[in-house]
Amino acid sequence: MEDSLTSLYWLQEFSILNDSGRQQVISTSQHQSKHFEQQLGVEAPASPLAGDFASIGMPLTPGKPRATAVPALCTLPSLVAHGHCPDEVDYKTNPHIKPLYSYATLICMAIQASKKSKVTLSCIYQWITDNFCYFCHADPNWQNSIRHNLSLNKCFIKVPRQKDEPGKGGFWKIDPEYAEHLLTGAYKKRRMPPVQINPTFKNQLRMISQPVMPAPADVMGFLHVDPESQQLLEEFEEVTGLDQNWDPHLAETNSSDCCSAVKGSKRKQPNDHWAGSAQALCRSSSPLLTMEEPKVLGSLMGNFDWDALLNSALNDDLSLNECGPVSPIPQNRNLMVHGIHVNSLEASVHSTESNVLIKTQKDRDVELDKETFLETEFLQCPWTEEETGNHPDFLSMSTVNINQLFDLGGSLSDVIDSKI
DNA sequence: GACTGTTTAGTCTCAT
DNA sequence: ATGAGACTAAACAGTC
Repeated sequence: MEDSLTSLYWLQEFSILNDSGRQQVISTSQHQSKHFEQQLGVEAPASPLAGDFASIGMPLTPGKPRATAVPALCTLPSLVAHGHCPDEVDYKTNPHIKPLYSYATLICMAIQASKKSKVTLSCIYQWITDNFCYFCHADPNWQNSIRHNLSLNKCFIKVPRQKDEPGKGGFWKIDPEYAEHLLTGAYKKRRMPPVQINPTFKNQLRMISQPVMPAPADVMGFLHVDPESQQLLEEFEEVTGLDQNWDPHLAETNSSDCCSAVKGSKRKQPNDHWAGSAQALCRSSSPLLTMEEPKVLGSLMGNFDWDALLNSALNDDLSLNECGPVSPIPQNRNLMVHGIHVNSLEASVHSTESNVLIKTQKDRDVELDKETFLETEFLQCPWTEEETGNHPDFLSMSTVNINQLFDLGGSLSDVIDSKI
């Protein structure tokens, strides 16, 4: 359990994405999120809903799961990779679907959402049951797993209750010191498997990229692909061998499992990797991605040095420049910053106002899947929020403000706008 | 007694 | 094949 933080892959989604395969989707959605809300009369999704933006790698603000299910991509037939997707699957109201988030992820979500730097075990329970209906009806043994995770996972530290504080048990928080271990390089993480994208989805992107949709098409703005993005998609396919990776047989044989209830099955079925991935795509919408989601999206987002990101997030005084060779970026690669496509050269912008620091390194020989990192306001909050009270709490927000989520400061925003 | 926290053991999946 | 990570289950002790 030395490096059990690997369960926190979901945080990766908040930060940098390097692959052009996603940039058009994300950048457009960011740009048009408000339009989307206006047209559909819904709020942007902030909860771990299934089959929404995250299904195609849409990074969302960390937020409390909400009951308002947004059809999002599932409104388009066969759009989501790996088969079909339910019209609406909502973790908050659907008691049959077990969240694919690891317990560690759930705990982190609960702590982050608490607006406090430390929370009690019961608060964690409460948040999980409040936001994941599955656990309301599930065997209470999941609480044992939560406790087990808290005790065993090094990224969680217990804060003993003061003597004069009434109540039972201590408090729990995420360990900022854990970042120190990440810097050592001993931290291991699982490699993301090759991405598999439904060719139907790819074709949809192609179709959407054509100017066949009138202005209201921007309601689904994240599906609008401009010519430049289309080219990037082509390049992406060349790199990933997208078509080769797609196995229609697997998709067909597992699509029926996409949204099947998992309640009652104590063990994952063997060879359910694909089904799990499909479930992740279909169900999960949170920015807090599951372990399965990166498997599907891995090639899209790349594997960057998550260690350094977390470390930088947990240590305000830690300069990313000091992180060593953790996030090399080929200079000719494009970056994703908060889901926004940024040229790598432009990405060298350092916005102190927004606490976003993007650093590129000149080492071109490193693996492409070790990309970059940055500090996010969200990641900086957990430890200081209680003291300062000035930082926005993304997790507690009931409504996603994608513009806020993607706020990179004026200078970078200008760059992004020009890109969009 | 219920809750909290720790520890151990076993299973499964996935990366190497 | 092997090790790591995640999960589940259980036992146990301490606290309220």
